[in-house]
Amino acid sequence: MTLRADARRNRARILDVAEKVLVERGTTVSTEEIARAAGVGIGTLFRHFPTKEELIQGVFVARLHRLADDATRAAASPDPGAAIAGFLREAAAQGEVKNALAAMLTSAGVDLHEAAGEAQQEVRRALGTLLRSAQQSGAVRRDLEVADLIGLLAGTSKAIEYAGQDAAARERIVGVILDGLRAPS
Amino acid sequence: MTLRADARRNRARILDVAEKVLVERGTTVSTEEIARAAGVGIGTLFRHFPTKEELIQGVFVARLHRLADDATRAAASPDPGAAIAGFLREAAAQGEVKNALAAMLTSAGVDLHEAAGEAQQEVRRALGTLLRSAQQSGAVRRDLEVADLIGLLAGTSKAIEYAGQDAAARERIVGVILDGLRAPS
Amino acid sequence: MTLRADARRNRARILDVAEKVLVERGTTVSTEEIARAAGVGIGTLFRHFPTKEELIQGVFVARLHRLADDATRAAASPDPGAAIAGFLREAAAQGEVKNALAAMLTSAGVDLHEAAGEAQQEVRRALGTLLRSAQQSGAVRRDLEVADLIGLLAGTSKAIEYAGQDAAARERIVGVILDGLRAPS
Amino acid sequence: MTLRADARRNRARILDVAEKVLVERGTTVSTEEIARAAGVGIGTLFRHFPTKEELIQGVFVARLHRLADDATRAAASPDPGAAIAGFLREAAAQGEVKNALAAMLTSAGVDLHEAAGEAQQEVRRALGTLLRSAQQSGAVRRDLEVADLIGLLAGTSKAIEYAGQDAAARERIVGVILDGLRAPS
DNA sequence: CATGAATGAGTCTTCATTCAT
DNA sequence: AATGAATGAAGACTCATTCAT
Repeated sequence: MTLRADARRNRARILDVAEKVLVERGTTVSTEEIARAAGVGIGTLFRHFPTKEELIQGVFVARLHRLADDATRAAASPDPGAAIAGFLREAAAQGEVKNALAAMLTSAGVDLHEAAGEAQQEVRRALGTLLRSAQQSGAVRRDLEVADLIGLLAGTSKAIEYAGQDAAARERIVGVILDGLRAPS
Repeated sequence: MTLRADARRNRARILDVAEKVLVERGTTVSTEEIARAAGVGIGTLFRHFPTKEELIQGVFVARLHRLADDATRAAASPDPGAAIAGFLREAAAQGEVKNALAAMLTSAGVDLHEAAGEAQQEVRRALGTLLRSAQQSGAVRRDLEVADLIGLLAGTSKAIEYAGQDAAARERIVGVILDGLRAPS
Repeated sequence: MTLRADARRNRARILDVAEKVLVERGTTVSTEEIARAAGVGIGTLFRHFPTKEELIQGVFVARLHRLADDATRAAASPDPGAAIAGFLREAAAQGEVKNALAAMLTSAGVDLHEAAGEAQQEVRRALGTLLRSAQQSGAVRRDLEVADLIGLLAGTSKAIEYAGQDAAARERIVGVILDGLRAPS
Repeated sequence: MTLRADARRNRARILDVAEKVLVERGTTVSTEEIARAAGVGIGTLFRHFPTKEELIQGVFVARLHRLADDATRAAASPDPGAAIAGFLREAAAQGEVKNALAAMLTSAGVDLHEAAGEAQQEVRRALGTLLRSAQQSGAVRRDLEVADLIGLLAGTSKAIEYAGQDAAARERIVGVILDGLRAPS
């Protein structure tokens, strides 16, 4: 039992550290470096994630879960318009990181839809709810679908990468997207 | 001189093929594979690009040049509003590829500003002209800056990746951006 | 701990075999060949010596240590004259090999003083002791310094290379040096 | 004819430059670098010396010829004792370089006796004459043979390498050898 | 004859993965 | 369960040599 707890804690630490290291240095970091940063031997890392790819997927799935949580919370808001705006801003802010991960994964040849599976569905469901209430409140045009929203979220993250630390620029970009989301085509 | 011509042709072919292969399979493809695809020995590849990184930069710079050309052409259009829309659509369409490249480069640790240099400026200048005339014609809100436009272009490309082959979805996404770009009602 | 012992044994074996192979075939032998001769995978070789140069330095330093030991033993002899003669003969005999190593290292662009460091000092100290007692016993002229002795040792090794297996020639050469070392009549 | 002259001049220049470059940087310099230093294309270099090894041999043979000339001149001196001393000093002085070449050759796996052939014999003959007259004049002990002298020359060069720029040390070393050469065993 | 572009075998080195302890 | 030494396939890059111009 005690061992189990240790192991679980190890797994969690590896995931945390791996996310940080992978985002900072790209998918090309060696597993050994990740293990070192996590303070475990490579043997241990490979016991928890039998493959480098599985480790990366693990990191990505954890991130998706957090994203789904955020979306669920936003969907529960009484003002879906403000909620979607806030969510967009927040997601965009942290998106720089998630984006890096997605890019890594794609460039690593990992099939996202395969890998994400369940977590992907979670996100989709939560965002679906959010989208529908925003549309009913008139804050978002009716013809948009969940997939579009997801794409636009990713796109916004990407766009914001170019703004760097310039807060005004970030606002302008988010503003463009929000305006676009509202106006009926 | 004739040899020089041959060499130039070789260089061009390597660049072409490298772009295709790099986009298809990511920066992790071996130089050998690129050489094979280009129909030259690795020696030849390395004679033209002494480093894998230089090859990738070469590919990227070539792409930037093409992008700058497109932007310049768009900027010359009599209807800047339509031009920017068309340009956005086209760039978005091919952007999937350019995007992949940019992602590759970032994840490869290449400093884009360093690498692109002159080509980067070319793009910026051309897009600047396009943006200004679009703003004067009232098709684009006045507060946007070139950097914002670049970011939004990249973002649109990214967003469109999620639409896949669904033409309607692509249109919806481009529609959102175009509406957002217009002056805020 | 046991693994550590295994690793240490591996390192020692690599060092031993590398010396043999390097002397026999020059610094240009591939690391792979050395690994094969040592019966380990290249990975193992590079784990112990992260660079070919470090491997060569390791071999050289080991040799210096042995040389220092020999010199120390000779310095302890009651008859320093005979000791220096014997030491000269012995060093000359094995010198063929040490010489090859030194040549290799120089031609490999390794800075001996840098690389050898401590081991170099060891040798110098031991030879210094040997030289001084030989001078006090009148077996060696007083104006010689340690550096001269080292040079003459290396020179003798080199000279003996030309004698090949001819024992008489070897003796003649050693004789010339020994006579020259004696106080000038 | 004019072309022939050009070619001969080219060959000479390549040999000269190659000697300098090879001594400075070791046998591992690329042929291309030698060609560049000589101001010719690699094609030209390979036309004159169809193999890197042949180029190195060429350089070495040229050096042997110069050595043989020196020896012949020394042998013609009226005072063979002084002559051999002077010759030893001079050879030792320039020997640092010749030595480097010999080391290079050995480490390059070139069979000196094979390669040098005729030039080697020339040197041997000239040194033989020098040695015999020195022995007749009583300046050198009678039991020494030409091979021993050659070995001692090489050894002296080597020994002097360790003296570096220290002129006094150089003299001490040459002194030791000269004394050793004289004393009857 | 000179040139330099092309070639590909060979080198050093890294890294995911396994396994004995 | 954790550890880290061992492994070898694979990758980037070099360089002697050839050959078309």
